[in-house]
Amino acid sequence: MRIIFLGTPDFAINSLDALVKSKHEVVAVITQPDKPTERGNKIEFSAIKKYALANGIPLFQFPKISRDGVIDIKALEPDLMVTAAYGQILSQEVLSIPKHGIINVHASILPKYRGASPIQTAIIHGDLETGVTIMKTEIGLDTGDIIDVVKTPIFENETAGDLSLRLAYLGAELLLEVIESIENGTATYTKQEQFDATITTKISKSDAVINWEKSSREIKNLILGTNPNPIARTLLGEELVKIYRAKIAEIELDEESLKAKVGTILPISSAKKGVFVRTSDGAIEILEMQMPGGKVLPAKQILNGRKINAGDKFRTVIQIH
RNA sequence: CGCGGGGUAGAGCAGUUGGCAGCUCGUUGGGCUCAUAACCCAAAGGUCGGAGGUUCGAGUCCUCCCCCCGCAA
Repeated sequence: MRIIFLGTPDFAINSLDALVKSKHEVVAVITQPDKPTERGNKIEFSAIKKYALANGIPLFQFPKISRDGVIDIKALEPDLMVTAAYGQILSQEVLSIPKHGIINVHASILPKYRGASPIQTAIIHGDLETGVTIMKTEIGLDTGDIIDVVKTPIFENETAGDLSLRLAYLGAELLLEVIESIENGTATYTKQEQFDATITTKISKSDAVINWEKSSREIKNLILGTNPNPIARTLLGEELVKIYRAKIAEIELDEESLKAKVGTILPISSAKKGVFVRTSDGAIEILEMQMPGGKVLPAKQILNGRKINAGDKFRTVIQIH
């Protein structure tokens, strides 16, 4: 089939790659316009754009696809269009162009976690299972009829980045099966149960501020779910400290530690043993963190430099700035 | 030329008003121990990001360049 692929970040790469290597013909790739990024005024291409350029696939970047893209898309005469974390809403006019319609690869078990941050939200909520759904793309936000789903467990110490890689791979496999079924006419379409639906929005930096009053598990989930973006954060004095990775501490709290207030770096913390922080119901061990101006480091290394010390206290704040 | 922080031993950091370059971890060797990622002793390991300048003397002061990080967009 003649397929147009619409996607932007890394998550979409596996799906695009699977299509390119399949018997189908990817006649064009559509991705979000380049955005200035980083600290300079450089522009960085999206993961999908880099792939398209490297593989010589025709590339389009429409500021607003429903307004700017219709003519070009029609001219390509696609049989099918596939979206995977594209980032723009499609109008009915666009939706009706391809013969077999448009399907979307979404990283959750729909109708749970529609929207922008299904992977992060699943981890932050402490879900034990998630998956990838492939469904019809409709006007509504991830509301289309479900064609197929693949499920997978969420591991105890898995970050959103880790999980995203796995889901991208599973999604790509499922995508090929679904396209096969569409081609054969064996695909089935199941309506989503509206009352089960939940919507996720983009996780902001203020969402990623750690509240040490919460349980070890909740804090660990926030840290893992916000890695690699936007990264859990807390304040030490006036300094912004980012925490990349942590686990529930496997230690017995002594009397002194039990008395410590939440957010306190426990006295047993050392460059050899690790960094332990008091929470409302125990402690978490910080595995990777980053001080202002510094690189991301194993937490033990931070104690070597003595920028933080056992006994220091992270602030529980509702919001930073 | 958006704003700011930073480059010192393998890693993380300190280095006061310019005056013999230090700390923690790691590494190596030895000791202790039933044993150990624990503890004790010792050793190795530096062109202080690069170039130029000021000075009797620069990690430290001045100029330019390179690289890393954070924040805003």
